[in-house]
Amino acid sequence: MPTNPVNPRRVADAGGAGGAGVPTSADVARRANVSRATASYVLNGVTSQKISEKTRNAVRLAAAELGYRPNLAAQSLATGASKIVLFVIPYVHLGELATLISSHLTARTAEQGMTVIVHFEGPASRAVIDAARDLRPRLVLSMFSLDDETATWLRERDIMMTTIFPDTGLATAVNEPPEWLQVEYLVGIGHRQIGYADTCEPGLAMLAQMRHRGVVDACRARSLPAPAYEQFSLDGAGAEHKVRSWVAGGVSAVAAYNDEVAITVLAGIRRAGLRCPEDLAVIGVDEMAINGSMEPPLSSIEFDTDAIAVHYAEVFADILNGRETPRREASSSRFLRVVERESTGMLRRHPDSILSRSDWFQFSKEPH
Amino acid sequence: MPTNPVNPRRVADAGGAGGAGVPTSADVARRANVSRATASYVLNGVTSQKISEKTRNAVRLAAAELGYRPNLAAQSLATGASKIVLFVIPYVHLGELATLISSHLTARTAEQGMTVIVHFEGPASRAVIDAARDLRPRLVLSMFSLDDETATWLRERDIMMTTIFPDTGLATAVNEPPEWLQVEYLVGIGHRQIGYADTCEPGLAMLAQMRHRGVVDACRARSLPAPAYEQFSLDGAGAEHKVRSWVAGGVSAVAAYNDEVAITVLAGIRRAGLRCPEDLAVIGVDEMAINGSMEPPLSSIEFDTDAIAVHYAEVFADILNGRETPRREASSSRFLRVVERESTGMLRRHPDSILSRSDWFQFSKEPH
DNA sequence: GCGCGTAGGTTACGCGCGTAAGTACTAGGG
DNA sequence: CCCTAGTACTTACGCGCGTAACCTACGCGC
Repeated sequence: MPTNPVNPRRVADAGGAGGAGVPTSADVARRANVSRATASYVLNGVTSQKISEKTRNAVRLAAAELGYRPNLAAQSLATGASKIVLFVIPYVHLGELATLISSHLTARTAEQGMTVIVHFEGPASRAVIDAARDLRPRLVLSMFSLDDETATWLRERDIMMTTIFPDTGLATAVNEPPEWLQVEYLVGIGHRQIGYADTCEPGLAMLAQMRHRGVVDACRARSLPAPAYEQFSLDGAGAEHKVRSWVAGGVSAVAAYNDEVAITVLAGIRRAGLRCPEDLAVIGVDEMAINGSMEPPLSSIEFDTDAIAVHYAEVFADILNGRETPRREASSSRFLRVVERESTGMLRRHPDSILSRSDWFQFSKEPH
Repeated sequence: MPTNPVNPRRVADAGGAGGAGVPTSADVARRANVSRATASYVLNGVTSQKISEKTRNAVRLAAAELGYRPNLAAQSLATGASKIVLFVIPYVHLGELATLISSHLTARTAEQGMTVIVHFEGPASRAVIDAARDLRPRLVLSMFSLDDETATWLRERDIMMTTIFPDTGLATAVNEPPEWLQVEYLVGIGHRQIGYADTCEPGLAMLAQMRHRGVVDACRARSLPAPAYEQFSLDGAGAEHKVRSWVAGGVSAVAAYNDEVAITVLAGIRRAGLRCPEDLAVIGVDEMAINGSMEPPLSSIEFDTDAIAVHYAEVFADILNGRETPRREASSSRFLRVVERESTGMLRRHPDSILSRSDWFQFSKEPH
């Protein structure tokens, strides 16, 4: 074994019965009595190269016995594009959504042989290009659409892009968005005049606009009057007044951008001396853990982050295997769920409403 | 220029006035009219190799003009250990803390030439070893102490470890922990009998125990009676009863594990027909955005995540430069801040209390 | 007996980089 | 004039891997 004078990485391992460093494909090849090339072909499942089933098994066995894993850096260097998925998370207040998706995605893509690397954008810098240059991902997954410069840069280098909440088109997972489910649910329990409580965090403007548009569309689809619109700041300033004017205008239920905004609305209702849900029902999005401790307990839309992760893991696998990502059509029924609590009453139900379509959401007063 | 038949990475760039692919150190060397080795020595600031200042400048200029960045994979491959820091985030409910630290850390370490890669542990698997094997980080940063198997594996491979909330020792940033500040603050505004409201999420058990111990120690240090202890589940079950028994036992203020637990306590107070802060004051940890919308608005301890990131970026830089991480002593005064709201009254103050030490925290009814 | 396709491999090369070892050129002492 | 001792570079090699291109036996038709 020719030792490398420059890079004495392979630990001496004197006495250690453990691992003798990290095994390489050369180790696998040696153990299987084949050349490194053969081992490489087998390990990558290359079919253009003829290799007997016997040899293939020998290599696979050796790899398993050694616990071989390809060196990502070397792979990346050799092919020019690794098995890395770069997950870009913007510097905005997204609650636990991004975190949960990341966790599940890491676990699920590991099964597919891909590696997810999460890149958090900083408060000022949006160094996605730098990260992509460092890591050579095969694909970049982002929460929102990337800016033009980044998108162009990635496209020029044949790095694919996917977006969880695209600002256009329907080609991704969450294409029947949560606000739509909010409206359907509120209509289902008898509401006709709906308000939309928006966030006023600047970083969320794009997503918030989409949600608002979604509420407008959903109301139109149900032939309801257009939703009343208000922005709420999370410190609660002005909430009381906005709530009061809504109720005065006949609004009976509010779909909020997320649970935090919904909680602000609840505070406004309390301070206005009104009652929830009798005077104004409220439903949020995100299903925060404390929703059950609100006054009254807050209804919400929950994301099934593991199902989302599974979905994207499949998409990644398609890409990895060269299948041109067959637009696995994914209805959000798999990803969303209504969690019903007192803030929306749990009262009168229309039998012909969406509520009877049990495939769209399960009910549960207590999540889990 | 010898083209690579295997790996036609270098885009043809026909017509594009842009970048001609990603520049390599060879491009830099060519442009500076030196060999690649010379360029490499200059770019890495190697001093053992004599190179004239003139040449050094030429190389640096060329690198700047081309916007050169070393290929992380190649660097990792050549040296056996990259400039990567692996930040491990466990699958537990940590609020936004981990996310915020990650964002700032990404930005701050970029300034130091290191790359932070965030690894989210899955719900079942704790694949830190796999991630480390893939990425060959020079250092692993974790929220909590790593399990023995992982720690051993990393140690064997000379990968350093640092922990944000260590379960032992004081050698890291947040060594004067938030619970201590909670107690000092509550004592400062006149409380003597303190309760500790713990979480009951299993994944947080270790951190929660540390916090509890911290509260006990802080009370002892102030010669107060030992804190009363209760666990709260976030759905609010049983909160009312626990709060009542506290008040009956003379407890006048509660330090909660975090804001979510604190909110549960607030709900319990309301449902018990008691008043906050008159009957029971409450302070949390984390400074969630909605704290201002609680009933009453919730006091909290806020982490300065950017300061934490700056701290660790410095530690990383020390490691990168071979300085044996000189245990930069870091008092948490730099990392924590009390946010005071109605849930702790903002009433009577002892002039000799911690409150007068303005370097420890700033007051603000409204954050930002 | 010879060409020839094919199954089942192996050898050779480069990805971009760090770095040990070698080389050329200059200054200075004998 | 030669022999060191620097100085300022360059050449050569390998990290682990993917893969094109090249070998070698073997069966088969002519």
